[in-house]
Amino acid sequence: MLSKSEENYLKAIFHLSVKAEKGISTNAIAQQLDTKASSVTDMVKKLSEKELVLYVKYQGVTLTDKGEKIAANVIRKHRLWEVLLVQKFNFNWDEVHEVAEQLEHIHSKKLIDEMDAFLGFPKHDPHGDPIPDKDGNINFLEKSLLSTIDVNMKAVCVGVKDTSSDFLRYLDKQEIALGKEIAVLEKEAFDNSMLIRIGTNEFTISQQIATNIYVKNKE
Amino acid sequence: MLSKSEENYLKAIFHLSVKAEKGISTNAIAQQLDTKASSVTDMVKKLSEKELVLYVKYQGVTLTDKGEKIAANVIRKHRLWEVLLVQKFNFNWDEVHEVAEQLEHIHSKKLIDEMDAFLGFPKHDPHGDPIPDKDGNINFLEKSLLSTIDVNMKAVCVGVKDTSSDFLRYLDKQEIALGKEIAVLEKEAFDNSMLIRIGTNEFTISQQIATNIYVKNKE
DNA sequence: TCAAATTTTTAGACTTACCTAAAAATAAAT
DNA sequence: ATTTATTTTTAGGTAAGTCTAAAAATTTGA
Repeated sequence: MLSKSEENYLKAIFHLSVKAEKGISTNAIAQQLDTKASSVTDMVKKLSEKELVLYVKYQGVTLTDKGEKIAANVIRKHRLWEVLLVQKFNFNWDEVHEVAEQLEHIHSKKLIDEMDAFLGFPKHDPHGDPIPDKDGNINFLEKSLLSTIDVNMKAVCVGVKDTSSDFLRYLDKQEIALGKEIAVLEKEAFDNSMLIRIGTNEFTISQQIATNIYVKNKE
Repeated sequence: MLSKSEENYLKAIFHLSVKAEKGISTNAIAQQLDTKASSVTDMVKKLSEKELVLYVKYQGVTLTDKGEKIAANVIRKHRLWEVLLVQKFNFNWDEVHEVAEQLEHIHSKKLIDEMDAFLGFPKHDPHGDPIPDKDGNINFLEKSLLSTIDVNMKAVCVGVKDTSSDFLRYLDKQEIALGKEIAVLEKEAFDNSMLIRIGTNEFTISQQIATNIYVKNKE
């Protein structure tokens, strides 16, 4: 059974691997986990001995199949717990992360399977991120940033990039939520702000907002 | 915030204090936690510095009010999680302990308050043990061992002493459960076995069984 | 009561997961 | 192509929580 720390390293490497081609650098992992590069080197050696990562000195790390499966399972647990907290325990989507960080390390296969069923086998967490299945398969759906949508086009909100409380509470205030249709009415070339319509509400959002909302094109 | 280990020590001392008058001995704690006396001495010193226990060398420990409140809160969490597992997640009462041992160390006041409400503010866990309230008050209900009930008297099952899987599964098999009425029909002086009736079922139980079931007298 | 048995504490060591500071390797730039 | 800058690793150290073995205190009992 892996320690909480080992699981957190695998999870971090998993997340960093989504966008990266080559091996993940020691520094990148250190930044992700808010720790020092030397600590990462130590841990990566240990994970390598356990055959959870491939590690060549000075050349970064890659998850093995075994490591990837464990990482996906930790993420599965994290996201299922988030769904439980929001749907059954009245948590807001900006309150779930910290608790889910703890809950994701509870070891009980039965617990997570039963919870999955209890929640009706959800496919996404409250932020729109896909929940890996029992075997660690994850469904990366195609999504674009709202900022890339052309004027006069419509799109549906499917996720968020930034998950900070400040940002999520801003979205709540503007009534931007998963599944909502967003129409792009105007784009301002000067600062890349855009005028959008959600339902009957029309308002302007900054580029910073638009680059943190994931959408799926209509049709 | 206390570590998992510190919380476990406080919980162990709390449980041992229920029956003890004097301070709890180092050895008793070591046995309860399956560790060594020397480790207990170390930890007890630390808890003493934090003013969670009173400790005098060679004379055992006692919880302070602060320590007792924390211990009761850990037990509260443990028992609420047990209720959730049994009532919502299809766990049997012999399967909950190990997972609850992990879950009791999750830190989130909101989580436990919401869960309490979600479960309808239960007063007892699946084994009949009382759940402490938010302030750490615990309702020790008066209960007797089934073995002490006189012939021709009736009593209601309110708890179990032994919580091993073997014992709990035996109870399931015999359909002995919390809230069931048990009539004592005969007692055998030779081996202290008793003939009992539950519903329409009549059968004999050994003294060992009878001294591990808590009951409340009818009336 | 005072020696023997038991309990408890101390002393020193180990593991995990960190850290800092310095050395080594790699990458960038003139 | 070297020098410079950056990244990564090594070396050595710390804190929490555990252990074993030996010393000290307490309890038991003849």
